[in-house]
Amino acid sequence: MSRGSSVGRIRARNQRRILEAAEKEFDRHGFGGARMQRIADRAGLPKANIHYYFRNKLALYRAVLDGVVAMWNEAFDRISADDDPAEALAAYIRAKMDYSRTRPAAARIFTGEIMRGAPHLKDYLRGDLRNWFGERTEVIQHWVDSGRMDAVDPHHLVFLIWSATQHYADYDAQISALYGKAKLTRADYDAAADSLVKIILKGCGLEPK
Amino acid sequence: MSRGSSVGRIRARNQRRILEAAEKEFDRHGFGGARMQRIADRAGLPKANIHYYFRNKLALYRAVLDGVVAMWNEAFDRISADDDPAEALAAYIRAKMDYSRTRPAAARIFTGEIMRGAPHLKDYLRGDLRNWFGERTEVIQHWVDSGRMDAVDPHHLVFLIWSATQHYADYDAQISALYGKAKLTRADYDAAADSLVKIILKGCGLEPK
DNA sequence: GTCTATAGTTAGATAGAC
DNA sequence: GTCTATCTAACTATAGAC
Repeated sequence: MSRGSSVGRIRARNQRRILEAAEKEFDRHGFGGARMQRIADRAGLPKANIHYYFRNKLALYRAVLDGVVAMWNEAFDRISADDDPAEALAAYIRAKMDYSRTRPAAARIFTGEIMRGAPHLKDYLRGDLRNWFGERTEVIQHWVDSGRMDAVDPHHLVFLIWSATQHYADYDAQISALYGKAKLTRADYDAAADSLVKIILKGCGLEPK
Repeated sequence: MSRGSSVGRIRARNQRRILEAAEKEFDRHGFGGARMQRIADRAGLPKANIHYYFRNKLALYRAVLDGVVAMWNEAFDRISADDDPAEALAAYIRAKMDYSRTRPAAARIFTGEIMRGAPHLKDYLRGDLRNWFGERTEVIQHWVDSGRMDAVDPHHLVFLIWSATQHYADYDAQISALYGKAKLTRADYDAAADSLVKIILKGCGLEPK
């Protein structure tokens, strides 16, 4: 083997730096507005190196998107039929809000891709996500049918949770402007999550947890 | 006067065509990904004419954005203290949902601008929108204080309504993929609005209207 | 007011020395 | 594996005839 471990380490480190820089750039400017030069500058590497590690701009974008989707899938491993509805929904709302707080750039890149018609996420939406969506809305329907919560439409309930939590990442700039502060604090996000849990759970006929 | 009425009519018609084409293009590709040539093709005019009516790409984008903001302001003229809380909130939710259904491209352009940090909407956010936000959240607070609804945080309630309704425009592609249909119907939007009204009003301790 | 032709610039991508 | 220099394509913008 000609690849020593130190070489692999450099490769791993550079790839990570490039992906981090690319996430910021794609978040801030979108795919069309992103500049390979700025990504290189931010990563502290010459532009040609970006092309050494990633064939072209699209390949780099897809690599960033893969990371975002991996994060998304992680957040989805929740809500099972045995759970208490109020506890499960509250935990899911708080988990999604945590992503908006800790990974806002990744969350916005996902929204941006969907808004453009999801040209690079069609398979994901029709595959993994659709399976997850079908299974979890069935669980909610089961809760409804067994009288453990009000008869709300499970699909729209999931959309409500997704949109309300995602909003704090996507509309960060608007919320900050309305609050007259440069950045939201941890306490702001916690208060937002508390409000959402309170309204949504009660709206489904559940006791807040 | 050297400008006859027919000349003004051509100008108005061409500007309208360009703005319509530009809205579609900026929606689909974002500012950075938008191409003046495609806008010209869609408008049925030679590219040079686009530059005749709009100095440059940014000026065209801002003209599109102005139209979007005008639409937004219109939707804001609702909710006053004398209103019945349940009726006012339900009407506002349905009005916002109507915008997501009838002007999805405009709605997405607004989200896209906010997501990039709102570089061209800073004044609007800190001016008109902030005033509106302050006044209307005061109305909601008044409803809370007079015991007409539960003690929910008015700010987060407004964000919830904004995000939940906006979602059906921004995430149109995802929702369609999950439903396995190419396009949402009028009935889909009505069902979505009904679900939102039901959950949000009950979540605020109000009787559905 | 319209449109063809093109100028001027930028950015993605690569060749080739180290 | 790294980096400078450069190629090539694409795009915004404009000049100037009609």
